[in-house]
Amino acid sequence: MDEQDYRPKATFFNLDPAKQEIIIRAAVDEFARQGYRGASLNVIVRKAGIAKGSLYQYFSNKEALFFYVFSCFVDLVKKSVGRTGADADFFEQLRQVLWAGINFIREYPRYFQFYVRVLAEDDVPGRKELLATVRFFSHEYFGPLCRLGQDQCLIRPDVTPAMAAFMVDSVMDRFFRDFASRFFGDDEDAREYDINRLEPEIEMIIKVLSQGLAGDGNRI
Amino acid sequence: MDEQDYRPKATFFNLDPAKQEIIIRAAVDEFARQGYRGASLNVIVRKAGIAKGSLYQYFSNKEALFFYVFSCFVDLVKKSVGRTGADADFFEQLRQVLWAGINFIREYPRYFQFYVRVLAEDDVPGRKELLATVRFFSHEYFGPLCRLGQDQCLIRPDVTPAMAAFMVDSVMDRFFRDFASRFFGDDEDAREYDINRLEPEIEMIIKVLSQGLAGDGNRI
DNA sequence: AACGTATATGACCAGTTGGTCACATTGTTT
DNA sequence: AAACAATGTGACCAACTGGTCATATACGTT
Repeated sequence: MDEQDYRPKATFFNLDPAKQEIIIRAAVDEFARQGYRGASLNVIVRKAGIAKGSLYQYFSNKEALFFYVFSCFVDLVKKSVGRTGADADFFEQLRQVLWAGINFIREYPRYFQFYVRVLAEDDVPGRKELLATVRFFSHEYFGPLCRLGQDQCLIRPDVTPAMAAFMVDSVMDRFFRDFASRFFGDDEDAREYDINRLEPEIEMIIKVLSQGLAGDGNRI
Repeated sequence: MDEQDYRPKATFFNLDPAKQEIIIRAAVDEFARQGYRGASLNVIVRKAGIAKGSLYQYFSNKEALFFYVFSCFVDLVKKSVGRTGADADFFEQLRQVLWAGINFIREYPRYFQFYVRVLAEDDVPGRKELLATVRFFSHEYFGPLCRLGQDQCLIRPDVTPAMAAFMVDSVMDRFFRDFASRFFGDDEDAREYDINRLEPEIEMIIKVLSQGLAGDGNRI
């Protein structure tokens, strides 16, 4: 009885897909700008051009809308990162993931802002589950990846996979945030950032990471 | 006329210092948990055990209270990091800053949470100025520090100081966040984390960073 | 005791929030 | 055309927000 259903109602999926997207775009935009608590359903329905009552025909409450937006984000991430080849070596995979992240942010800046904003809040509903979902990256993806690096003798044995994953993850995380902040008004002094400067930066990051993680002569 | 005064009113400083601290503690706690927008003045006055009207005798509005809490945070940081010696070499200074951060979080976990939470919001008043204040670390502190590293030939010349600072800053930032999250309910699966495991972790971080940033034979 | 000033107080305000609901509109089947 | 279900709608609700203000209390000075 009181166990709620957090999926959208059937009414939502009966909608014209274009209208579905208008609503989700409005929601992700508002959640990205204001966070979960700060996001206003009144603003969302105004942005989407629908009545408040209609929104409640599609989602049973704010949480359900939020969870659906998050699931859309996860789908997009999976779609984006799934294209990276899994057969390359450790640092080549790292390069591909870095570029995949950059492309994701350029394609879906609001979704990335949504992700950053929402995971920074600690009173967001189901935060633990959301974090666990996201750490598919850090633990499920980078963990094995770093073990691969060790098998390939690109990471010296006294660096634990957890430590390697930590280093890679923290640098990537910050790199993405810095890059994303240029899409919004955050860093006005670096707005006219040249996209061409990205490649040497990425190469330098990989170089520093590889040399830091590698054993004696294994620099790349 | 309409330029406001964001300092506390004189009434606040006339208060018994113990009472001042009770109020600030309540405020930093609420801001840390809920963010700027989400923080409720009603909750703060209830936590502090004062009347709502009283709060407005001390601060002209929510912003003024927030700015004062932030200034308290900055003072504490300065006091904490000021104790690190500036005469040691690059990686020794790094080690000292890491420990200073850990000690700060152990001493003032709520202040650290406040800092993390508030800088993640992009609609916090005076965000640009706050960010600039905080980047005293990243730019004013780590920039020269990394140049020092290069002068000492601990960082090879093709790694720009900005890149070195970026690596150091991103790893430190993540390290602190991970550590801090154990003070709160975030990471229940790692709550009983052993403080003794910190030292090898820190040494490993420095080792990886130094080898990544160093030239050919300059490993430490 | 009487006065004057500084502080303490909570009822009160307009504005917003997430959420509801009686009703209007639409579309399909008879 | 009539009946029926599905969908759209915005006025409305209690609960909150940051902020105000008349008034009560405390306290030092005469």
